[in-house]
Amino acid sequence: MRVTDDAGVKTSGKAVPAKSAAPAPRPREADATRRRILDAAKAEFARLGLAGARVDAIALRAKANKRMIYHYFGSKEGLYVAILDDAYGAIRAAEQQLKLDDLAPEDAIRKLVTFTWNYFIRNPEFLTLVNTENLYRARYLKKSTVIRELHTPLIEMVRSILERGVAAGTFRPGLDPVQVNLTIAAVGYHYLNNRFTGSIIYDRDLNAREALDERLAFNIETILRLICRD
Amino acid sequence: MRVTDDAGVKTSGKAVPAKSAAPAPRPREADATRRRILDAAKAEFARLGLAGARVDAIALRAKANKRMIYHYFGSKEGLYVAILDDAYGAIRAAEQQLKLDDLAPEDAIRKLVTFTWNYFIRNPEFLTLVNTENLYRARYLKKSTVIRELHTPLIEMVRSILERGVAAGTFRPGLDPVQVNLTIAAVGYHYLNNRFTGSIIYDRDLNAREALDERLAFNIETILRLICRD
DNA sequence: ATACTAAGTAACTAACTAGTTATTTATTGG
DNA sequence: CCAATAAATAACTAGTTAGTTACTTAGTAT
Repeated sequence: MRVTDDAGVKTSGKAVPAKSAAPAPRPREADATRRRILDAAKAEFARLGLAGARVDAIALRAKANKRMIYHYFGSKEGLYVAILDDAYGAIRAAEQQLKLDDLAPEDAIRKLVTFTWNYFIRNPEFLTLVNTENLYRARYLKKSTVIRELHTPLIEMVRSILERGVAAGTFRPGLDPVQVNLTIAAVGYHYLNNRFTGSIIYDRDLNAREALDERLAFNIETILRLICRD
Repeated sequence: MRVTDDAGVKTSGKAVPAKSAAPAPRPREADATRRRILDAAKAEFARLGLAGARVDAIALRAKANKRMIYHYFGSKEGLYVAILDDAYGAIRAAEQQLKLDDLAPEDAIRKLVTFTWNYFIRNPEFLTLVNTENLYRARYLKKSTVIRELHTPLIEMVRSILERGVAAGTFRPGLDPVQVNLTIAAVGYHYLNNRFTGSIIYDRDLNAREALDERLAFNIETILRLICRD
């Protein structure tokens, strides 16, 4: 960015036209444009689903020309797959930041349940994107080659915590890390995903701050009771 | 159906034209047509969401004229709200069939977890309809007056089971029936709703018969451990 | 019987929507 | 410095899509 700091003296003469009536200063930032399209698309797909999202609306929100979407992603579906890759990549990356091996097994579980919960709260688009993809029975995820490679180091993390807990005598032996991890996701996912209909059905504001805090505490309790020795 | 059994002798002369080249025998069955539209719409909305479903496709599937949809339901959204009412009404009705008071508290919980699980398996459209409605932040459910009245006698059922268990000394006191019920729904809903992406992510067929049976058993265990005294 | 109302049909339309075409403009390697 | 290439734009198009219009036909109350 600071390369032509001294107003293009060194490089070429035509740098910085500076004419106020010029047709339009058209900056060319391929990566930035691509990124803006991805961000806009994530928001639109998350808000309206694949069928409900509009390519024109994505272009408008991204402040990009619609043609650029087809240039970078080929089609609406190609863009959707890119968003999926991006969303799964982001959560896997966040999981890698967790340093659970340093913690006592019980604390590691508490931290993991809390992380999962907070991730869903801070990235609500993840929930609706996953829903959308399941509506299509994972048709698009199957196409993505990136995701299979990410697989789930998380499962190995959970396995490791469970083993340490069993060794320490605090956890029950024989628990399947996949079932445990699915349950950790479940108690957060279902509540947060269905909090809108839930608030009506149960006649209670499930979105209220206290309700959210209460649910996280309840979820931690649920998971610890599932895992810990009697 | 057997009213004009003797070929319209008694009633009016024009009954049963019987001409093979006649314009078309057009039966008029308002209720049946309405029902066919509802069934077709439920399937389409569940498969493709509100935005993805097509009014023409619903009419075709229902073997009804598209105009009839507007005649009975006013608009695509009106039809969607009718489907929502129908879907929630159906699950509430099924819940009423459960006779949990006859059972020992622990068995009542087992039966409830199993019922919830089986209902989701046998009525997968319920899951996607609820997802769709949460995508729209319950905008349409808020319009429905029917659903609020159904409220949830289920919560009272759960409260009653919990109280009996506490009295019997087998359950922990102080548990919130809403949290417990949400958790029962969560462990089934999340697994079944996300089994398509989950099968890829975890590289394991979550739809396989044994996987489903195993998960139900795990869920019962999770809920009992949450509720039972140590 | 007959007027009235509800059920049903076919063809139409205005607005929308994913994807394209044709063209211009900035950047970069030789 | 200039040809090749990549980024960007505006206007267009062919096919959909929710909703309508104008009309016919079957029951039903009087």
